[in-house]
Amino acid sequence: MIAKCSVDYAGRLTSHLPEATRLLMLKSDGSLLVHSDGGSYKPLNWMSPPCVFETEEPTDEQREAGIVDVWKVTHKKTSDQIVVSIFEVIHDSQHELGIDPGLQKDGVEAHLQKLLAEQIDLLGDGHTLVRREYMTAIGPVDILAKDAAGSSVAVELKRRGDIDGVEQLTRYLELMNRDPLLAPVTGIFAAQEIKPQARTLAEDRGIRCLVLDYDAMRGMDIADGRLF
Amino acid sequence: MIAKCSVDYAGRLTSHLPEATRLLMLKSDGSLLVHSDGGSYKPLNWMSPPCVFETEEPTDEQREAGIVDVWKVTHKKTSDQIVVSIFEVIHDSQHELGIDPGLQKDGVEAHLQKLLAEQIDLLGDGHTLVRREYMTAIGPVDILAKDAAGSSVAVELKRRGDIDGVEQLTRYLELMNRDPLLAPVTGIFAAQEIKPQARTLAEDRGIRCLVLDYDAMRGMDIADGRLF
DNA sequence: CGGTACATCTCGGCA
DNA sequence: TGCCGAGGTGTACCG
Repeated sequence: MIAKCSVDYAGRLTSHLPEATRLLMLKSDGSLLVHSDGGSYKPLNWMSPPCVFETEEPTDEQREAGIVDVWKVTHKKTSDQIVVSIFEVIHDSQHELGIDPGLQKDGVEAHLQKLLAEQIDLLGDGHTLVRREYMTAIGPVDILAKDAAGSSVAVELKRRGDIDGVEQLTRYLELMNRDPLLAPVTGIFAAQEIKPQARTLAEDRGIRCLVLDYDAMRGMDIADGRLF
Repeated sequence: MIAKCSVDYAGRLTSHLPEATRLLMLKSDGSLLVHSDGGSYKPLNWMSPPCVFETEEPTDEQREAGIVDVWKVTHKKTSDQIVVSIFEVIHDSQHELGIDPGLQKDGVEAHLQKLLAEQIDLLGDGHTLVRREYMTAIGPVDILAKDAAGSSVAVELKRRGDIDGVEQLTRYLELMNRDPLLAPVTGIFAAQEIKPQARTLAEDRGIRCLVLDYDAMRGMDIADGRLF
């Protein structure tokens, strides 16, 4: 629906949208999206499922203000509520879409991790894989390996190497180096792209940075597949 | 537009949506959203502005497969691309919405910070406010205060206290304790809710944790307003 | 414009 | 179910 409306939300925060023309999308699960003609994919206001959709008759006061319809959408669990006051309906249509077959993805961190585990010598000559998703008390290290000398190497993998990833790896290293069976553990911060600030922080902490070429690694993977 | 379509995205990752009926929203800035009838506010696929929208004539091969139109949306900077192959148009309409007056919010971190600054004794008896958003070389500390003894206290404020917030405060404390005019600086990690892992990490580093009751603080604020 | 921190984040995975 | 990490995150703010 395209309609002139104002919107009030009360829940984790309260917000108000003054009267303007907007797109209202009501999905079959009762959820509601309020979009403006611009911005990105995030609606101005919304209610996520599971939620209940109700319409109300406008009060005399509301009718006097020009409101022809009131929508009330309430979340089933949190009881967050969104109220849409409709001043004028410009366009209205509804359609049966059916269930969606869903999205097929490729190229996420999981794939990068698999490729790096297969091509572990990218870490340096003589490196061997111990295991992927090596569990520690504070979470899994992406890859645990050993260098040519047999010392432990912890690898944190990101698509984009940011300062957060360095902090994460630092916490792992701190913990692992307290374990006499593992220590000394060195760190490698590997990503398709490493931000200068992240690189600086990492190197300052003695963590090696490694930039990965996803296309080349995938090419290697395909080539390997053909070799065997 | 409601249409039977398949969608291919190639950019930071590659993805494919098989043929199904979906809602296509094309905004005036050229951006595109592909929604299914369910899920939350996030589209199945999208292209954020700034981007260019083009239509293409289907090739003979595509026409044979039942494709009547091809949309190509390309990001102006990253050259990410989304291709929509349209098999059947079920509904099509367009509307001029005009610019949106925008959202008015209340109840976010900024408000919490204002309330805590006003009710600074929540940090403990005898605490006094130095200033909000105290600037350091690596960013602003949410609140800088002094305790009853006159020592500096840095407060990091979150709605939800997570491990990241503790890291953030730790970086600030490390820096500020190098400044002889400020040192010694102690830390308080304040949030409406503090995750157990974050609490453990904070207390391990000598950072005090403080759980805030937003409703009570707002109540105090209103009461104060009425008293004076 | 780049970097940082927040978000009614959403979403998926795994304990 | 809850917690935790990743995201094609988006968005505001500040340098």
